[in-house]
Amino acid sequence: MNLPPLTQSFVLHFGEMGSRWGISRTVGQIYALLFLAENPLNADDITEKLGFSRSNVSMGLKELTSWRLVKLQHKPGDRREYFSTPEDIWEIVRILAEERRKREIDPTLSMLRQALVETPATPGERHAQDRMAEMHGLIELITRWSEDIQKLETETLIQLLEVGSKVQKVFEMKDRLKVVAGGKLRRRPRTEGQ
Amino acid sequence: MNLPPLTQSFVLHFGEMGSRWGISRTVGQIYALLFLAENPLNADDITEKLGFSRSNVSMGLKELTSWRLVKLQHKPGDRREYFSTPEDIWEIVRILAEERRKREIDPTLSMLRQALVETPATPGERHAQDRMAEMHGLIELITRWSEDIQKLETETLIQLLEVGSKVQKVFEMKDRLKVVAGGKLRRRPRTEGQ
DNA sequence: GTGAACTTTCAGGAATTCCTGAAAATTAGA
DNA sequence: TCTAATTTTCAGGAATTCCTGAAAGTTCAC
Repeated sequence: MNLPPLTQSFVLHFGEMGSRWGISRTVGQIYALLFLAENPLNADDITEKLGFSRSNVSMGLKELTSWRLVKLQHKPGDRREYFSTPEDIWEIVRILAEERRKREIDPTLSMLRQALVETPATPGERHAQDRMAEMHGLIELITRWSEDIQKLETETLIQLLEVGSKVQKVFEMKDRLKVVAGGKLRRRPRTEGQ
Repeated sequence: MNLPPLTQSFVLHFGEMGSRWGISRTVGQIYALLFLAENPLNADDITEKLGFSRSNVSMGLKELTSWRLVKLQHKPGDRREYFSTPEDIWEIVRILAEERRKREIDPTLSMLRQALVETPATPGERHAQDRMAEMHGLIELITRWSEDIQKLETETLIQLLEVGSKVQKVFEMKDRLKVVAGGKLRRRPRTEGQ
């Protein structure tokens, strides 16, 4: 491995993290390297810097591409393929959320839905089905929320996260408002506040 | 494997999911089984239902316990140990978030902080450090937010998720308010809205 | 259409992780 | 303290995943 020290510790760390998660250590390292790189890198650059085989790098890039975590580009007058990660780190979060939903959440939801339409044969199965219904509701709620807020502008999203649970106070207040300047808020049926 | 059909497909699914994530297939299955069970189960119950070795079950339960995902209890007049998952599914989400923070996020943040206090030797390292700073900021923001909202009552949390990005509208409105009934909102310096 | 530059595929060896059975350890009651 | 019930440990075989080198495939310039 042929890297400056700061880069190296980051790359090694994400290699380990990657393997705790679904991806292999080398794929994690490739991604980490690209994330830090000032300019797009080609497969040989990566091979040379990380010190594993060319074919492994090729497979790794293929996997990262399938996750849409790296994008491919070309330099004029150079036949080689160059890879980079999105500049905007929030874009990375969005992509990760989408891909994970597609690969893990959606299949889980459809398994649960399938189970929920079956007729339970015993009280035990009935209870199991109730638990699955709870889980289905929870996952749907979280995914809907996540899809919903992903549509916000990055700046708006950051603001929203920054206020965190305090936003709840504003929200509670909503129903107590008598006068609203601007009036952009659409009237909605009053929900039972906690 | 000796399970009613509904339970079985759930258990198998979570076995597979588990192995995509950091835990082994059998640990995933044990958890899934406990999640659906009407009553706490002992290790022999689990061995019999899932059909793998007693020692594997023991190790699996140990791992799940270390994640605080199952809890141990005793039945009067029975020496064996019984295991169950929390009734409240939101409690499970809270525990998972905490444990993952402890095991993955915190070490990552401290690696990043370490890197951020070093003096970069080259422009490349300088850029790498900037990227790490971005990542550090993002992770901190998300974890803070997550810790913050985890403190809410379950009911309140659900409400908040249900309104999703629409809460932003109320939030934007805040700065335009002239009259507030109740006046619970503390004045804060006006931030640049999106 | 040929050849050089570059990329991908894939069989199989290396490394890792998983799982088991046997044995050791723990626990509670007598 | 002894014994039987129960749980835990752990060495090593089984299964899986990872990684490599060699070969095949692709692409572009000429």
